[in-house]
Amino acid sequence: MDMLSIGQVARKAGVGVETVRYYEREGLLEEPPRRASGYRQYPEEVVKRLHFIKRAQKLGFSLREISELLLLRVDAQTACEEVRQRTEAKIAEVERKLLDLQRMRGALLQVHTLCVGQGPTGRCPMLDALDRQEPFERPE
Amino acid sequence: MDMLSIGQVARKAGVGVETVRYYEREGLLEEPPRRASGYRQYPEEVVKRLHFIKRAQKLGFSLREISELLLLRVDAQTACEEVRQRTEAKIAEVERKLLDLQRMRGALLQVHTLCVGQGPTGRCPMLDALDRQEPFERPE
DNA sequence: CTTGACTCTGCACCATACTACAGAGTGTAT
DNA sequence: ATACACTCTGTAGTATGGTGCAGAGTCAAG
Repeated sequence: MDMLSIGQVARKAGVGVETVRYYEREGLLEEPPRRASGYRQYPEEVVKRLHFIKRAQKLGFSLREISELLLLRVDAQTACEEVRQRTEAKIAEVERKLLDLQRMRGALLQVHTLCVGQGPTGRCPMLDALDRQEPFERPE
Repeated sequence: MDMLSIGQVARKAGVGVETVRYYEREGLLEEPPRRASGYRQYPEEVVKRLHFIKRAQKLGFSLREISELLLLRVDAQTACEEVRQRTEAKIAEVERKLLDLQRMRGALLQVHTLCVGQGPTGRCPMLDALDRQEPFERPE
């Protein structure tokens, strides 16, 4: 059998055992089958799911939002129309984040180029790229 | 004078008054000048700073990380080299986030196109784009 | 068949980021 | 000059996302 114990899953995913159980309680991972002893047995797949959760968190999604994202492919019964609408909303949100991140990168690159080329002894021209650029202010 | 009260700042930035004071305690906003009465008086600028904080939070940055980002332009004394290195680290982080968000958008778009064109009565083909795609798994 | 690592449940505790008072003082419009 | 909204400090409470036991049972190597 290619089933994993909770400890193996946690190690592979780089999270704690308690975290895996926590996600189960919160409905982010479905309840796995158990051995006679009560030990959880996971398919490899769950490791990917944990990676997904961790990486989505770093993008600013809450656990609630992440489970909504994961549900976008689980709901067999949900009307297509509804899935479509929710997917569109998520796409819009992701694209907003992409825009802001690109603005942020722009500002950081500007700070960086101001810094490079001064040599270690030169003074850094006061780096106010982030002030002037307003990377997070949409043009109104 | 074009100074704002804490309430005006909070309203303009779409946050609570308590949040503004909290950010001051946490060092994200510098202590503003006070009137004789002790009332805080803010320059307009602080509203932008609050917008920045809020939007950076949505991108998954913690308050600690956000203050590091904001410091990248304040430190007059810090060696250029150090600012350069920290800036490069932030750029790398932002680019990692950009990649993951793009992968996520790709998966969502795939779900979406599977859904569109089925009409309201058709069945949705089980949407496993997010399963098959591994949008968050880097090729190893 | 014992030893040491692992797992179980349940509950308490933690960090982060707010949010909500209480009790006292302030600003200003009528 | 009095109402009413606003602000002050300080402290306590909340939501989210974990993290850490305790006490009991399980697994597998030697």
